[in-house]
Amino acid sequence: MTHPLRIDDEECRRLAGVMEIIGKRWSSGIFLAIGRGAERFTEIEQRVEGLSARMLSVRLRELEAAGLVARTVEPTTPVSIYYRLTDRGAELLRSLQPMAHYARRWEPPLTR
Amino acid sequence: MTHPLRIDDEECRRLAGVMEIIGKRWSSGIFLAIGRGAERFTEIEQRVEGLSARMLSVRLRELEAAGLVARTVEPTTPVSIYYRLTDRGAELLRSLQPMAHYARRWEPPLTR
DNA sequence: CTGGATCCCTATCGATACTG
DNA sequence: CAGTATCGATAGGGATCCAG
Repeated sequence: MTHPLRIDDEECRRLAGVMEIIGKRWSSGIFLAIGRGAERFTEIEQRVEGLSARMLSVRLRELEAAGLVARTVEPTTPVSIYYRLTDRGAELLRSLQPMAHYARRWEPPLTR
Repeated sequence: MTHPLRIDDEECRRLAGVMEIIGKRWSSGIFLAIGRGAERFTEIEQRVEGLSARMLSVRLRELEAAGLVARTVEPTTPVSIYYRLTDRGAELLRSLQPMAHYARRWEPPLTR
């Protein structure tokens, strides 16, 4: 070993990888909303303040592609579409809880 | 209550606020690096693969403005500059650990 | 209801060059 | 060593309209 406080570059890269997905604007809010029970497109849209349908659509596809969210089509008339977390997504949600908790105490950012 | 799984809009907003800071490109890597002991500008730059001096400079100012990182000037010749986490930053780092751990097991994203 | 397609402006970022 | 200034390319994102 070189020294006791070694930086794990691999971990940095991987964290950055996860961040590139849920760190994008709206992503964490959408992810949290789904994780907390919002299943329908409109429901999620209303839940996250300021979110437009377009961005919700874009982000949902990204979250799907990342394997964090699953899209289910119910053959009703008209069809109903449901979003929910995958196992992988649920795992991420759990690892995100401490941050969400930390965020609760986040005082009005010092600047701006 | 409406239902057991209530969405906390305030929490969503606050998490989004924190994410807007450390979710940006390079931010989490830089933040992790400092949290793990990288103190000097050049040290951080080398630690985070692909990071340019310009982006490091920009991100450091953002992290400083957010009160997560402190910049210290040692009156040596020439002056030495050190970056380290504030208490607030250290707290965030702790809340980030589960995600960093989750990220370690993040398999090559399923798509693309 | 659940989005996709377009337009268009803005923010972001990498590369490069330069300074105290 | 520790940054800043500038520039051009590109990605992000809001508004709007349209469709299955």
